[in-house]
Amino acid sequence: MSSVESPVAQEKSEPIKLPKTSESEKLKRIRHTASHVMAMAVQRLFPEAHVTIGPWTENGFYYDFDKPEPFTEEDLKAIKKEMVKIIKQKLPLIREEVSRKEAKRRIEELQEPYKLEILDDIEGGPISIYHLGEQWWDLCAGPHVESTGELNPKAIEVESVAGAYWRGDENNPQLQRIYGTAWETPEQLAEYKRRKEEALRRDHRRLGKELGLFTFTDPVGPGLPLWTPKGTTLRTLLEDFLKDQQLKRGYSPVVTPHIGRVDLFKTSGHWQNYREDMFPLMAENEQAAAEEQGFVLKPMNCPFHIQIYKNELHSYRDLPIRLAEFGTVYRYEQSGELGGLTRVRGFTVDDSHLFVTPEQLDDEFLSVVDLILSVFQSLHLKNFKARLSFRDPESDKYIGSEQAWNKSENAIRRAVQKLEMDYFEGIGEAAFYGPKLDFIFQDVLEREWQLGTVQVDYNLPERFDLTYMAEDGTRKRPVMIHRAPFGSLERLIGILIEEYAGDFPLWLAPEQVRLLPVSQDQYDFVQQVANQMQQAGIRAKADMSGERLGKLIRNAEKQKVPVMAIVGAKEVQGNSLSVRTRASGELGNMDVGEAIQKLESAIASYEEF
RNA sequence: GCCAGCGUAGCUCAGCGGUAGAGCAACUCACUUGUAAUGAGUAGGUCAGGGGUUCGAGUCCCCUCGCUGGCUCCA
Repeated sequence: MSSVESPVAQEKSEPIKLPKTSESEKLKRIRHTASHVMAMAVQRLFPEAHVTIGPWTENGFYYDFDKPEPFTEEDLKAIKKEMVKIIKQKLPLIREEVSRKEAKRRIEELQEPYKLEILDDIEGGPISIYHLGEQWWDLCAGPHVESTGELNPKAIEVESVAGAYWRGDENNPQLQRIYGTAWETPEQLAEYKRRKEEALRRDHRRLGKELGLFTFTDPVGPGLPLWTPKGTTLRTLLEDFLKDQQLKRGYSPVVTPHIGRVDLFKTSGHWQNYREDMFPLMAENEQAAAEEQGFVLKPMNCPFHIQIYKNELHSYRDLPIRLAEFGTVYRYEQSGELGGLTRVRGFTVDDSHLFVTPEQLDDEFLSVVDLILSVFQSLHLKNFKARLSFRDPESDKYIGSEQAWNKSENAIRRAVQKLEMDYFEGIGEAAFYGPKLDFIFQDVLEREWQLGTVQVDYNLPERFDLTYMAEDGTRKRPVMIHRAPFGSLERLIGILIEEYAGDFPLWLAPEQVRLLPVSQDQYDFVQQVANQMQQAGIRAKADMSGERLGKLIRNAEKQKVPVMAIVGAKEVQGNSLSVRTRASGELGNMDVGEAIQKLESAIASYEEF
């Protein structure tokens, strides 16, 4: 075993704190300056490269360039070298304020079209520019460090290149973005790199493979996960868990097909507003294709649940009606967006649609949020943010009236204020039919993913002409709440794998107990105990691979089985087990009956053994 | 979809113009084992797919598919 893996070596060093840029004025200056030093280096090496923008990020910085030839790995190394030169020259950063006219004149002199655009966007004056020595300057609000010499070349890294559209608009030219990172000390940089590697170790794609939970194959297609027996066990457990919660809260289960007529989605507005995210139309013949008739794979479950609602007349006494389904949907995500389980083309939503009277809306909304939060708590998910996803008033991609949208958005606001939740607003993040309250999680690469969601919808009830009989004998319009605590099983499992680093809590572990015989003499006994445990509903397996005990333990540990029960001659003699857990090692001997009882109660109460 | 990188045995990877390799896993045999790897042997690959350059192509070029990072877009 190498010393790197030795836990002793790791414990020795004090954990180094890594501040986020937003929390450190000093890092803001360092990273902002580093990005400008990089831009200067790039223009020294590649005079044809145009500069654009170069902000800091939470862990580093980037700068976007317009350059005809792509940057290569060698280019990045050369850029880093050039940056070191600039740092060693200890160039002063001098702020200069000039008039808009003067700024324009100077930018035109340099022939930097993007800078000119930026200048046009800056409101008011005067315009600040920063000089790095006498050779190079950039339009910039600052702040910066005083001299490039304040940067530590050993605490800076030029990391990667990527394409990025000018101003984030895919209709604009694509620029080349160089990502880098910069820290106060080389130790911080080393720690940052160590953490990145550590994070990769819990990547759900890697662990999913190692633990045999799911797979993707070429013949099946991209973004279409195949669930193995172990992964399916995990899925089923999560489904059962939520079904149980929903049963207790008055939900009614439904099942709907994976495809439906395209007309259904024309009525809902999906075909008009969501078509590019849908798999193509299945037309039965050429005429049908010409008339745009046929079937589509469903990208959402709502229109189906609406049909079930419409199947009978409803009295106000029936409401709220809560139709729930683990509904598998298919969305034609752009190829470049697919990745692991967090973004796939076929996935199962723990979907429910609540049909409520306007008076019931607030209470129902709150009880949905309560369900979601309690689910997260049970799964020990703490690292999430709540986002109010509202429409972008500038955009025309939404259906329904201004009034309906305002009502929905206000309902969501009232709810989060009543719950005193921390939240932020995401403008332009709404669904096309209504605003949402979303719960956002991060993966190991710190990318953000939406899991749970609640949406208030006045639009689809209108489109499908949904009604109920009110107390006064008139037909009234219900309000719909779309909600999914998990979001999707696929994404949830992806995030869970990473949160737990593969160490699922006992109740969720696909394999809960592995029985390890010291020699073949104990095979009958371990098999019998395994059967006994299975009878008690415990997912137990006897390992009769014939390897030595050390190897059996190692294999069980690698598979992250929470409980190991070792059986030698002594144990057979005394009808006992030598229990060892993944978490705390050897627990000593225990009677078989006692062990089963303890396991059962730990599993039932979502606790560890 | 766009930009860039990468596809070699089930997994992790070496080989980078001259007869396809290693470790782990699998299988067989021996050992009958007490808390993170027993030993020996066997089998396993149209080097993602297709086309081209070459006397000769995992190796160089082109196309397609897939994966990864980023952009855009979303559970």
